[in-house]
Amino acid sequence: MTNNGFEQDQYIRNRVLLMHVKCGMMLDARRLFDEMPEKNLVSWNTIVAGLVDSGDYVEAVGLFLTMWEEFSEGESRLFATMIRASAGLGLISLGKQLHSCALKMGVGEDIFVSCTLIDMYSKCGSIEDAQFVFDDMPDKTTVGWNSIIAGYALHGYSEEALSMYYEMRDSGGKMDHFTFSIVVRICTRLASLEHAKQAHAGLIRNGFGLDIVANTALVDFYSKWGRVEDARHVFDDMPKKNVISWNALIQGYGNHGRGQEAVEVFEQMISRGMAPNHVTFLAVLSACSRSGLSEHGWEIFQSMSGDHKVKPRPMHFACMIELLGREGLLDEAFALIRGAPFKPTVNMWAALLTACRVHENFELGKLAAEKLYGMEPEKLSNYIVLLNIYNSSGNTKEAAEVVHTLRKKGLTMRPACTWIDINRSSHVFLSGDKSHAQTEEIFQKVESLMAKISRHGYVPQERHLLPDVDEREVRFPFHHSEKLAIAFGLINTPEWTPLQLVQSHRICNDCHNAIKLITVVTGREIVVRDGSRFHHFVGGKCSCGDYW
DNA sequence: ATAGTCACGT
Repeated sequence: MTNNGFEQDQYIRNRVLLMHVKCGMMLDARRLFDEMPEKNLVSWNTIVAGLVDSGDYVEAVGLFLTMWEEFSEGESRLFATMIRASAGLGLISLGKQLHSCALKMGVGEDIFVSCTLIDMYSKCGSIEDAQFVFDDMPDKTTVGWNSIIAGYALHGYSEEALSMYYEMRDSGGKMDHFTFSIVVRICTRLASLEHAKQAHAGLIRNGFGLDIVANTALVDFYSKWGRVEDARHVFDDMPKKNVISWNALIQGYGNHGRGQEAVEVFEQMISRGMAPNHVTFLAVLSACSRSGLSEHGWEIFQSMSGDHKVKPRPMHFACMIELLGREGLLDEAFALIRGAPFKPTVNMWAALLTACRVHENFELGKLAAEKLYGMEPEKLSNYIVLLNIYNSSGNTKEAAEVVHTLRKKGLTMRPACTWIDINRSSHVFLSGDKSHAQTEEIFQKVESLMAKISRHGYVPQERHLLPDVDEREVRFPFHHSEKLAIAFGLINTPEWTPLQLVQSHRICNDCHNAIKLITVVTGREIVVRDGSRFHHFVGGKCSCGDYW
């Protein structure tokens, strides 16, 4: 057999291998690979990349090491693949070793290697190393920019990420559908309508208007901004939708207290043959719970494993506990916890705890709080909820003890802040914040608002004294960060503009009451979003139905 | 090579 003929055979064997990998038939692919009489670099690349794509990182690394012992040979693609595997495993040490290997082999500046390195470093927690690789790139490609921007966003540096995007644009970088998806997601976190609208326009202008991922990000953005109708428009215009797109829309309706529509979209999805996943059920069940559609909720919950082959997870149980809890069916909710086919999780106890707090069942609430506290003793949030329950029930002594342990463990409560985006720039307010340039005007506005809503029955709420809280704040909840942000927003926007706030903390009862009335006296729509839920205030009502 | 839904609190 001539050398040429052998190479041809090898070429064909590699193609067959690739075909199996592309079809996701990894077991067959592996068998073919193992039975190959000869393996060249392409064969190794193909099988290893297949393993990484299917999430089998450990196996991929094992195979790579076998190969490395034999040949000590590698080229850029293979390194890129292995760096991707380290990212998947979250192993920065492995990633660093591969990085230095790649440098030794002279492929350290390869564009594929650089981009996967940026991604790997940021996913493994080192944005500094990612930035370092990015800085060293001789030509900053679209993928390179995308990766570093996504990296900053991943680490919570949303503003920095956004300004890097503008840097990319200004330096003539060519933006693609990945860029716009990332930017829209950043805007979602920043609640920045103007930037998002620009990105939306850019997406269409640059010919990526049909991209399913970018459009799904837009659906999510508009619904999280309180513009569910706009979200619906984007969704309806999408030529193709997948399960994530449907989920985003259902979630959108649910978040704004429009459970009926959420259920309708869910049913539409089923009737169109789209298979729901566990996130779909999370969205539709919490929508039912928030809108008081308990019958629907139960039916859907019951249908999960049978009709839809989706096994209920702890979060689905937590949703159902919330659903029961809203109606004050605390014993039934507790029974659901005890009857769950797995060990009750933090979320489930937390849902029960919220129900107990709202319905003032402190006995069961204390049980739930202490369970939480016992399960994750290092987690700040559990101290906060325990603090809340003691505080609401007037147990100031126990509350003080919680604060004490919290201090002993070195866990600190960060001050609450609210964030509002006006005319493309964002403004942050702390409680009682007097650092803003318009402070005087803002405080005047708060005063006049409070006076106005008092005529509609608003009474400032006395709160139990917390060991850590400034006494002025307790007596005067007028200067909570959300009230300041709203006053600022009212001053600086035209009358018909809805306001969108993002908040670091759970909204307090007093602010919740006040904001409801503010929508009455001003005729504005106000959307407040905290880490996990929405309050869509309109006409004196809130989408949460006063339960949160 | 890089992107989108969830993850119950300050």
